[in-house]
Amino acid sequence: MRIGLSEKCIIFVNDSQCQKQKEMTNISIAIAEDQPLALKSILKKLSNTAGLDVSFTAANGLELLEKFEKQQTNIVLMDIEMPVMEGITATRQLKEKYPDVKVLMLTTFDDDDKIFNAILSGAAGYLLKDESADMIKKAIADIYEGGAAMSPGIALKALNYIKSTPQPKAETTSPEPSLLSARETEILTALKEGLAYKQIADKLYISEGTVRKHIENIYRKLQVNNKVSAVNMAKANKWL
Amino acid sequence: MRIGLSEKCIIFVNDSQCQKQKEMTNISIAIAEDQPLALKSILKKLSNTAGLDVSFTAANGLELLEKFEKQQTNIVLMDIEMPVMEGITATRQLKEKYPDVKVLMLTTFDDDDKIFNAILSGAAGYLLKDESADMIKKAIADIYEGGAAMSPGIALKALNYIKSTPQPKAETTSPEPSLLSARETEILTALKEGLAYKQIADKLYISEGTVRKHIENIYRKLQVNNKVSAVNMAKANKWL
DNA sequence: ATAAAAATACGCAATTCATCGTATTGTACA
DNA sequence: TGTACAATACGATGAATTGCGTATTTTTAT
Repeated sequence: MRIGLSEKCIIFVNDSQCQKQKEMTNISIAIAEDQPLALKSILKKLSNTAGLDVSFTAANGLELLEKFEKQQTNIVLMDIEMPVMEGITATRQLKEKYPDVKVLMLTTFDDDDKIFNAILSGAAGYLLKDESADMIKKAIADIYEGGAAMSPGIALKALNYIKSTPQPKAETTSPEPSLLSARETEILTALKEGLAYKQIADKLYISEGTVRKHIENIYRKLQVNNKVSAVNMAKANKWL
Repeated sequence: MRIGLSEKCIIFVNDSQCQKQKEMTNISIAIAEDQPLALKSILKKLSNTAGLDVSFTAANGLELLEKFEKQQTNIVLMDIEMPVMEGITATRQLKEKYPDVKVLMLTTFDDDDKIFNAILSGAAGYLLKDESADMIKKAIADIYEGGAAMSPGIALKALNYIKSTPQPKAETTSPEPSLLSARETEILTALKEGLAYKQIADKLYISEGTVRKHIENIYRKLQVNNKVSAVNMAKANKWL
């Protein structure tokens, strides 16, 4: 695959196609990665790429902070799992002192907690290490230009997080009459109590089948597929 | 599930490199776009691409919904700004009826409200129309495989949104040291998210059987017998 | 060093849940 | 006066959950 955004081509093309942009300075990169093999793999992916300069590497977060003092770079590729000082702490401290540096987290894990801590620490991107060389280069280009980059699976988690977050809609003029019908809200209220279908049926004097159908409709409307998620969604939207 | 890189190549390569995967079914695509020129541009970007089939196009959201009834597709590329029915409403209705369809918003605007409304409506991606053909194709492949895709600028907004969201970081050490062990609390936290046993097992790198046993122990300690009640009990006791 | 607790793991049986149908009745709205 | 929607109800089926038993390894505390 070839990534072909013309204005970015100096980053990806190492030959003749972009002569007129020769004067652009390279993007400088620092890498923090404790595992020699993984480091080698990253370096290989970035090698032979015009427009990118790997300034130095470090084997842990502390070492990176020290070296960065002496030689600052545009971008830092940061592993999360490192001895002495792991990547999230290092990122937080780095961004505190150098707010403009862009940090791209590069890790083998897509654990939710790590992702969100990385985001909170100020990382501009979060990629899985097994991304292709082109994807990593594009991510570097994107965050250098002020954007952000995420692996598809990470992006999905981010979207789901936003969806599940109670919206701080200050100007929410619409009371949003809760897609749900009155009966469905009753059912959901019962679900919230931890009741089973049969118990809800007895409580509302309807059949279990009807309870089931109502819950199907609730799931469809709320885009969920289990009780706990339905209750969460309803609570997030203040429908309960 | 993880789809190997090799299987993706048919999406990006339009010639000879992937003969052995000819039998893979194509990804079917529907496009909703009212401006003829923009539609033409998108079609051009997707043309000559093995693995992708544009099943039909529609000039507004309503038309898309109607056509989709007759011919369902894997992916829908959706413009936001359309007459009769705009893309976000159409997406919400489409996802309500067909929860599995993946919608990729493709628009010229990166207005915050539109982005977040698009996310809330269930879109799996949000790209600016001026993205390269390769980027669009990659986004289609990514969301087809269950991930999400965002233009770098959109991704940045998403990250900033998450950062600006009040984190439920309660480091107030519980005065009541919770009958539950640390591991059990982890399990319960996962339960709270609405995850199934299998998902929790994957997340914590343990077997489903172990998850089951932990949950049994939690139920016993909290004197409950289902997920919703367990979550309620834990919340009531401020253990989560 | 040893006992207790926690974490790991599996099997089996019964129950519950989730998803797909289909169908009838009443009500509201245009 | 239809048409849409809400509410009711049931069947089938496969997936997921729950309850109970057993058992090994690891960690923690005495």
